[in-house]
Amino acid sequence: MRLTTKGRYAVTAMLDLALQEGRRPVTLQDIAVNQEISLSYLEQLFARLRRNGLVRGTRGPGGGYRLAKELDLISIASIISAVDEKADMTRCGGEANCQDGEKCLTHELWAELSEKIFEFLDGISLGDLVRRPEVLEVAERQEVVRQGLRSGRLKTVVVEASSLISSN
Amino acid sequence: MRLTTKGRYAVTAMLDLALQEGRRPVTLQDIAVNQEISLSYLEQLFARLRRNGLVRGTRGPGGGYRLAKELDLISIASIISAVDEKADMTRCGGEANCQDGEKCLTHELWAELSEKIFEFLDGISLGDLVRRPEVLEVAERQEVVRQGLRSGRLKTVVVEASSLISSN
DNA sequence: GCTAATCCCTAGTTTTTTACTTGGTTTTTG
DNA sequence: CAAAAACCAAGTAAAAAACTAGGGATTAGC
Repeated sequence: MRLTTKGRYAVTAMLDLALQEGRRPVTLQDIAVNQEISLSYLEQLFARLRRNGLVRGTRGPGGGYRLAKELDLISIASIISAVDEKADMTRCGGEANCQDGEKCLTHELWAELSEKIFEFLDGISLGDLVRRPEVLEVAERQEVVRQGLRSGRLKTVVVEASSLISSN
Repeated sequence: MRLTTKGRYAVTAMLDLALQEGRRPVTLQDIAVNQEISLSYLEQLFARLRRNGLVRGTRGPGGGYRLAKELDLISIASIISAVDEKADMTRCGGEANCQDGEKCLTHELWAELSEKIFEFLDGISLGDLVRRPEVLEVAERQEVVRQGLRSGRLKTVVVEASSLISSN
């Protein structure tokens, strides 16, 4: 799970779409002006979002992009991975051919952390962001996640937490 | 809060230090070999970690780096921001001069999300990662691994160790 | 005091990624 | 048919990541 300006472009663009839901589709031209980013670069990003089933485009005048799913079914993580899409991150791939034990151990720890970050961002949907008051609550729930990390029973707790988050 | 391979290098390197706490300082040479990264690049990363008060270096033979604070006082966020250190991320800085209301809104939403990510990573310390029950056991075995390295029965031990880690 | 190991700097270069440019084609509305 | 939009592809420019080369400055051990 990387997190760069590219991902930011994608997320803010998706937020743009989210804020217009129900009205007519948003053109890339509009977003390009909004984000001060080149149209063609946006097209490239949206090509990936489309291939990942996150947006739907309609051509012709009055056309543009719409979200392909409900607000709550689109997680921040899914947006970011859509535009990143390669990101090995751990050179040794995870359960690698690492010679040294030490090396393997740090890699493993990183992989776990990385997974936690993913789960965190996967637990936040566009809907959560657009309906702000709730976002604050989400932050509060993170306490639960942290405790989980310390006590070592992460997975369960995180899943618990993220279902809480997205379930309304 | 950006999150790139640079940050990963920093975090894994710090984990390396964390796993050796109490023993003699870790040399950058060691880490460079472990992470398969150039020594001089590591030096540059550590210069920033040092300037940010996260590590302390001692020169001369037998020298190396040690953590400058307790495990629990070093958050993942602090490590990542130390090596990134610039990262405006939002072009308009936050409470910007954005002309359009829409634009400002998405930027603000992003800023909020970004803040949440930071808080999440700020809530996780090196200690949290290292002191996970499984990790402790593995760390103890490191001695064994080193002996194994000399005696040639390395692979077995490593496999043992990593299955322990992932078994939860 | 010499030597080697280590941290510590600085100024580059190469490589990779990001972002943009250009120049299209296709679909659709009016 | 004309214009507005999505779609596509090949290349270029700019920025960031990662490395290289060359040196100090400290310090432990001989």
